[in-house]
Amino acid sequence: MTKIAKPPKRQIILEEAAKLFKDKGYGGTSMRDIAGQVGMEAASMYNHIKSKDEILDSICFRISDVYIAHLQEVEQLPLTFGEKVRALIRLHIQLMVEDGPAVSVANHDWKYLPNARLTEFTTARRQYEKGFAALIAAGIAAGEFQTVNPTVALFTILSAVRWVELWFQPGRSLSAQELEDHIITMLLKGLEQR
Amino acid sequence: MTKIAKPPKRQIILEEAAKLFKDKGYGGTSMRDIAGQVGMEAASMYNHIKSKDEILDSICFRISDVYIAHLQEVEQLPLTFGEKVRALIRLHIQLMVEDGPAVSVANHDWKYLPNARLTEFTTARRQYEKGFAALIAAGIAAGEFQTVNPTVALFTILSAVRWVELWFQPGRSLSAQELEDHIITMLLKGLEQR
DNA sequence: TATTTTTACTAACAAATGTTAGTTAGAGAA
DNA sequence: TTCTCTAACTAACATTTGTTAGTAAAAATA
Repeated sequence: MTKIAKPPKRQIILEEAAKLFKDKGYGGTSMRDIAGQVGMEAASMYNHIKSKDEILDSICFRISDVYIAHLQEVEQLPLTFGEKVRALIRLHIQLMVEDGPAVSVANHDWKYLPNARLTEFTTARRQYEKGFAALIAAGIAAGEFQTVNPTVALFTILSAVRWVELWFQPGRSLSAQELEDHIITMLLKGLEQR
Repeated sequence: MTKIAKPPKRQIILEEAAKLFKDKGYGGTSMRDIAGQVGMEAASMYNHIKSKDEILDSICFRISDVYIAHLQEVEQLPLTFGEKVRALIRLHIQLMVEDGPAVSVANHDWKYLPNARLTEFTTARRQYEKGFAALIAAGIAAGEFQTVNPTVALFTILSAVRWVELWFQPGRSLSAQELEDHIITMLLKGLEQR
């Protein structure tokens, strides 16, 4: 008999918590809410997690680790800067589509991390932003991009992909692939006719 | 003696509440937090407001009313579609810069509105989005814009301006005017060299 | 002036919060 | 079997929550 290892309880708790945090916010979600979704009493969850804070911590840093890894990978590929930026945009959208609730939590609820970890998180994020902005600046220097303010370009891009979570429902008129293509067109070619 | 009418207490409460909601979220902000910022006991605020819900309601609908009014105004101006879209983007950024905390609350905490008002709010927002998307679609039909998916274009734009709150600090290297110009360039011309 | 209204206060409320203590049923190892 | 560990439970805890009642000072109105 082949065993299908079902995910350990801890992971189920983290997943359900992410969904609830996304919908109701960290402060708006109680341990009893999460427990109800998992099918367990609130107190029982403490056999699997240390605290509510730790749930948030786990979700946020798992996502931020993925982002950092993505960036480092893309930086080392032999691509033009345009291609590198495209690759990063695609990774953002893919992660959002595959791991929506967790990404959403990492984007919105990170600020409720306890103090020490909060600075660690913002440091990681700034590092990511710095690396991404450097790619844009290099692309400008290489003549691939227009001479825009790299910071503005960076945040326009990050913002545009970040909000996919709000209005993308899988299986609706647009596929994830088409969504990617359209967003990339919009960001790299612009709205106006050339 | 000239009297400088200082704002009534209700308005002060709404402003301080908006700042706190922005920083700590609706659920994360207690009535006592707000009262502390205003310089008053929590119970005393009930002479000026009806409930915590009503504070959120006031903030959210004041902002959504402004957006709707903006749109209707721009729709009736004799401008090209490109100019209309530019005008709306500018209005978004200006409102964000002038009324940051309230805009932020209307963007993030609207989901905590009590049920009846929540549907009213989302209806208003959908109406705004529909009108904005129609301008984009008309611009495409008129040959002013590239043939992009209007919905994707709309949300890319809304997202890009929405996140100004996160990283724009007045008096930093970029002025509000420059910020506007750069974002509009990015969205209408695109990042890549033509 | 006298009277009414506004606005602040303290005290208290019931409900909800995150979390701990103590217990018990079941699974795996000895 | 016997022992140990895991993971669930119920009960309870100290706080914190939004809000109301009752009251007193101050301001506005007559």
